Amino acid sequence: MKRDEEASAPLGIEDALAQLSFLVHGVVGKIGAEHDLSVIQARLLGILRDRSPGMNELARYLELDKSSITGLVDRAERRGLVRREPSRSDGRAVDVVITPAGRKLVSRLQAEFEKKIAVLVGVLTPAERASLSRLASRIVARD
Amino acid sequence: MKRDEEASAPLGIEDALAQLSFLVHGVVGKIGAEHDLSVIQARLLGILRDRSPGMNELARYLELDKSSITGLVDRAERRGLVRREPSRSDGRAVDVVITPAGRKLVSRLQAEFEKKIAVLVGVLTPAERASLSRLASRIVARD
DNA sequence: TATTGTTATACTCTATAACTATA
DNA sequence: TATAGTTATAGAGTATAACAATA
Repeated sequence: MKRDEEASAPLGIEDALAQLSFLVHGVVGKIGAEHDLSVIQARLLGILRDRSPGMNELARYLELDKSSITGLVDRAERRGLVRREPSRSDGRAVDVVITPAGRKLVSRLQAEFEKKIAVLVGVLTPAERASLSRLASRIVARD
Repeated sequence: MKRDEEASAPLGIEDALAQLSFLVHGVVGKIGAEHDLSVIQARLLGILRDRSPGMNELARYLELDKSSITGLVDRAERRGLVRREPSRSDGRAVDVVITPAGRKLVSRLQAEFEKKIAVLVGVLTPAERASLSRLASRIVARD
């Protein structure tokens, strides 16, 4: 949450992670914005890349109320990025499916994200990048 | 942006950083929510902890339009967390100053954040935590 | 003229509560 | 009764454009 002392005193791990988190989040936000997508819309597409969940399941993935998902999917659907398909096993439910246009867009976002992250971690040596990758993976794995 | 393969294949550095970023961002969000604060409001207080910037400067820190800052500060001011002070050097400008109540709240948030992050990085050894901290610091330092 | 900040407006995101339809 | 999803409503967060006041 601080912003000075970059080069001076080493950051505590909380500050280091907080700043890194906002930085990466900002990258997602900027890339999304270039395609008129919010972070949450980008995350939605990212999830639908390899899944076709129902609204409720989507709410659990995104940790949002299901009523929020309605609008989220509405707006994505209006743009032709996803579509609702009636579930065949449950008459109440729908499956949310990514469209070809949605898939194309999310691939593009992914590629741009990788490129920007590559620049950011370019200050590290390959060994350091591998190390960072492993450490970060271990932290998220316990979730 | 993926979510499976945690234990299986090692994550690419982009996925590892993306997941870590959302995780940390989520921690800030949850702690904030416990105090009826959004992430952006928490960040605002964090910035004001050691600064009393004008609206424009605040817009640069938060990378938002200045018109968005007006509402942000309005809501924080309504809750007694910050206050506007007319600048003495520039008749058009105001300084945004954190109040004692705001300072108290942000200290609490910081403490809770540190505690939760400590739990998250508890899967690492002290040496690994130091390593992660240094690597993350170097990435954010170049910003 | 340029800059600081606010206002008006419109849209996205979000939660809560009440509802419909199916299980 | 319980679950899947939507609707109505209200409020926060955001940007754009137009504005006021000061530099």
